[in-house]
Amino acid sequence: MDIQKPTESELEILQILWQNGPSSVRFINEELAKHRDIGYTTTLKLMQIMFEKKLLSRTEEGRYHLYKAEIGEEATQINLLGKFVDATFRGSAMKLVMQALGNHDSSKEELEEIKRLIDSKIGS
Amino acid sequence: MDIQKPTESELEILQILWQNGPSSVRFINEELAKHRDIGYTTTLKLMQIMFEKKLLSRTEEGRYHLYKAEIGEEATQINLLGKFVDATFRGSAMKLVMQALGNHDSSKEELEEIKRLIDSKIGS
DNA sequence: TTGGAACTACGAATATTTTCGTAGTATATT
DNA sequence: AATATACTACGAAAATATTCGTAGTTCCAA
Repeated sequence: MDIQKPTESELEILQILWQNGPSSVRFINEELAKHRDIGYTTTLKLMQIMFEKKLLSRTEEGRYHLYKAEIGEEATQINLLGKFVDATFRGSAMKLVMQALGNHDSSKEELEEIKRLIDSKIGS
Repeated sequence: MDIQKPTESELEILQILWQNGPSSVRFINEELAKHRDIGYTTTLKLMQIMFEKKLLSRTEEGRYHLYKAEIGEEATQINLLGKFVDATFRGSAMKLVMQALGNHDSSKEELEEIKRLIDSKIGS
């Protein structure tokens, strides 16, 4: 059983759940609708499929369901990052890091933080 | 006309072209077949579709075609990286970098190189 | 207690991506 | 020239992902 990769739509839903904790379909749909056109039943169907796939669990709360992410944010990020590095940077995490640092602005504080992480890895 | 995101299969083909320069369908197919089962006509069809989408160009070389990547490796990486950071790390390139550094082994030399890049960005 | 609002379930339509069978054409071999 | 070989073109099947209509249920308000 290998870890199953969420689709793009599924990842959007997971992000909202990670951010807000267990939520109703209604709430997720409203969040998604902020960024794009999407019908309630579309969101519902996506979440039902994710439930079948065990990406989500749910509990009955009165007359509706509360859905909860069953996979962790960090574990998912690590999983997706690995695949992305392989597919896009032929496995070179270095190259990816250089690109990311080169093309996104980061604050001085953030950069210092990365330096500290690197130093702790180098050990010297 | 926004930049069009290659599918996973398309990215595999682009990688081979970036690595080896203009190639025949036969060659690409052999490279793909090293990693997974794939028929010649499947590869051909993918490349024909990519040609239609202008991801590839081609020239007649005798009785076969030579295909060439029409989008650059680095431009594509930057494009995909941006989308990936948004979708997976909610736009936080920092978080991605930290994850990448934390979960992939990098040599001391590579880490030093990143430090130099950071220093050049900090400026001080 | 009737009607509307807010849900869920289900199934199907649509879109996208991946796969490959078949046929046609050109080249090389015997 | 006939046959085998190596391509390309085309169209359609299969697999996957996305979208939504419709119907049924429960709850709440008038």
